[in-house]
This record gives sequence, C-alpha cells and structure tokens, in this order.
Amino acid sequence: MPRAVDHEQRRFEIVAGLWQIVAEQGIEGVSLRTVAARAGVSMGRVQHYFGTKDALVVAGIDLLIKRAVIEYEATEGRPPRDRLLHILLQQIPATDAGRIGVTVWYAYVAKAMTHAAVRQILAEATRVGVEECTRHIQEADHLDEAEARARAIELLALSDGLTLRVLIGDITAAEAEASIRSTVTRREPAIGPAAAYAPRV
Amino acid sequence: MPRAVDHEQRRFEIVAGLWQIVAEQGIEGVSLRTVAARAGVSMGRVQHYFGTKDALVVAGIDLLIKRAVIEYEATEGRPPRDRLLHILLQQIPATDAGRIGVTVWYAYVAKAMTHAAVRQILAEATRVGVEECTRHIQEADHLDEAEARARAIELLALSDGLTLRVLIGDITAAEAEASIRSTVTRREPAIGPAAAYAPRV
DNA sequence: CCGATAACGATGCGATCGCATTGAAACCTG
DNA sequence: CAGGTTTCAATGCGATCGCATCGTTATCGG
Repeated sequence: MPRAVDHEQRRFEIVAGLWQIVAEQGIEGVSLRTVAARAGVSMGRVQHYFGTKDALVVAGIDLLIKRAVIEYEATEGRPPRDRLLHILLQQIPATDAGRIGVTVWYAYVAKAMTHAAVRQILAEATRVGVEECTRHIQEADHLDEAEARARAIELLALSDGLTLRVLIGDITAAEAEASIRSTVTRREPAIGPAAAYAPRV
Repeated sequence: MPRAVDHEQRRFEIVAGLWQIVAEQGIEGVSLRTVAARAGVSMGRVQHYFGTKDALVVAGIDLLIKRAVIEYEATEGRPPRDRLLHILLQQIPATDAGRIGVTVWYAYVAKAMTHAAVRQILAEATRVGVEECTRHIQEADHLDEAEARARAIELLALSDGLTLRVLIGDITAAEAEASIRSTVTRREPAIGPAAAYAPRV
C-alpha cells in the first residue's frame, strides 16, 4: 500500500479554491489551472482527484449543499418555527463568508439552466427544502399538507427573491431578514378562493 | 457617404444570436465566433458592431431590458392593478420564448455578481421596477409610500423566487402565476410591529 | 528491505479564445 | 465619375484551455 492521505481533506481544499474562484469570477473563471493556483496545489493534483473539469464543477455544488444540510441538521430538536426560520434566513448574506457561499449558490443556479447534472442536484435540494419547511409549517400552524406546502413555496420564493436583491445591492441583509420574519410571523390565512376574494379590510 | 445599413437592425440580429447562445449554453458559451455563427454572420461583422466581447455581452442585457420596458410602457393607461400584475407576471416563463428570455435574464443576474457594469444595469432596472410597483400599489390600495414600497419589494421578490423555481422545474408556470395572483389579491395589512405581533386569527 | 502502488508534478498537444490587422467591396457626395 | 468613407470578410497571433501522458517520489505490506 502506498502513501496514505486524507482523501476528503484533499478534495475539500481544492473545492474551497473552486468556491473562491466562482465567487470572484463566476463559473466562467474556473479552469483546472486557476483553481489549482487558488487552492495552492498543482494542476496535476486537481486532475488526480477530480479527473475532469466538469466533475470538479459538479463536486463544487455537491459539497456546498452537503455543508448546508449538516448545518441544518444541527438544529434538530429545536421548535419548528426556529427550524423554519433557519432555512429561510440561512442564505441571506449577513456575513462575508455567507455572501461568498450564496454567490456561489446563485452561480450554480444559473449553471443549472444549461447543465443537467447540476440542475438535478439543485432540484433535489430544493425539493428537500420545501418538504422540511412544509413539515415545520404544519406543526407550527396546524395547517393541512396542501396549504402548508403552498405557504412553504411562497416563503422560500420570497427568501430567494430577497436574497437576490441583497446580492445586487438593492436592499440590505437586515431589511431582507426583517421582511422574512414579519411575513412568517404574520401567519396569514391559506390560499384559496375564499381568501382571494375576501373584501379589503 | 458610404453604404447605408440599418445599424439598429444589424445590432439586433447579432444580439438575438447572443441570446440564443446564452439560453442554450450560458454566458460561458459566448464567444465572438459562436455568436457570429448562431446569428448567421461573419465574426468580422460582430467585431465591427461591438468591438469587444465584453461590449457585446453588456449590449445583450441592455437590449433585453429595453424590450421589457417597451412592453411595459404599452400598458400605460390601464388600471394600476393590471400594470402591477404585468410587472409581476411578465417574467414567469409561460411560453417557450418567455422561457428563453428569462433564462437569459438569470444568466445575467449571475454575471452581475462579478461584473460591475452588468450589476449597475440590473440594479437600475430593478430600482425602476420597485418604483413602478410602489406607485401602482399606492394608487390601488391607498397605502403610504413606505408601506407600499415594502409590499412592492416583497411581491417582486416572490415573483423572482417563483420564477427561479419554474426554471428549475420545481413548480409549473401556472402554479407560480396562481400564487402571485392570490398574494396580490389578498391585500394583507402593512408590515410593522402591530401586524408582526398580531394574535393568530 | 523491497517491490507494488497510490499520489502526484511536469510537460506536451490540439483546439479555441479575444483581438488586431489588412484589404476589398459597396455606396454616397461632390 | 472620382474620391472618400463605411462596412465587413479574412487571416494571423499569442494566450489559454482541457486533457493525456510520463516519470518520480513516497509509503507500507510482505
């Protein structure tokens, strides 16, 4: 048996370099050479651990999601409303590190439009997100599954949209967070004809 | 004076090719050669009308926004609620052509993260969008400016988020449209401490 | 201690890139 | 019709790209 190295660790070092490049120059800036240089390793090493550029790029979104899932799972046991807010607020770029993470995330969202494998990974991640949110809303507000699901999608969409505006510089992270918190706390009635045509208060 | 050609028309033909490339392969797929080939013109022509690749890319988002603005201005005179819905629903990809347009739009949103000129153009466009929506909400619901503005940002963020989910394939365009229509019609009370801590109904 | 093997660093190759350059049509003005 | 100017096709260049290949080094079971 040959030299023993920590495979996970090596891969993470390289992907960390990838994330930095993506945050700074977008996925366009990714090449085997630029990532290797940013990670401080040789290009041969990158090739050794990922094979092709495409595999490297896919590994980038895979690891990003795995990290977010681990963070979320650490909230297990806390009240449903807290866990719901964790999901909704998690991506709002409050810190510099958070900004890098969510910038990378949206780079991959754009990539997903033209890359089937990335699209599949993202679709799966959002599916899980919707399900978890639905569960928490059901528990917290005692809605039925369909209502809770519609509400979950609305809240997640709101969070996505606000995040985009923070990234563009249209609003601040604090404003986005306030908007989400107030919308969650408002707990409006379920969507439906009755609510849709209710007289204005 | 030399040969007279329709400058606008020539530029549009090339940018139309650019949009197709961006929709199919992302901005990564854009090169002077690929765009020229897709537009059915020579690479020299592309160089002649845009000079550099960067100028071509910027022209792509510029024209995309100009077209959307023209469409919106055609709604002038209609009731505020209609015009508000036009802005909110405009980007939901209901048709194939609409899907291409909004795919291109989100490619540029990602590009904006790392490209100052694109970011500025997008920021200006969203600023105008927020202002128009605010105006329509004020007129329709008789809210004060701050409340209407907060509501406008919320609705636009919701629209953005739902659009992303349609693009990923998470929900259908019809579902997204229904969600937006019901949220607009709901006309919930303004955001604020009083509303935020109101007891559940 | 030794050979098998994983872990690379270095290098080369063909393709593609953005861009500059060049020169030839095409057209309007005088 | 002559001359000037715009339009644009063609080509060349240096840089960069992904990837394959090759050779070396380091390690550990036998």
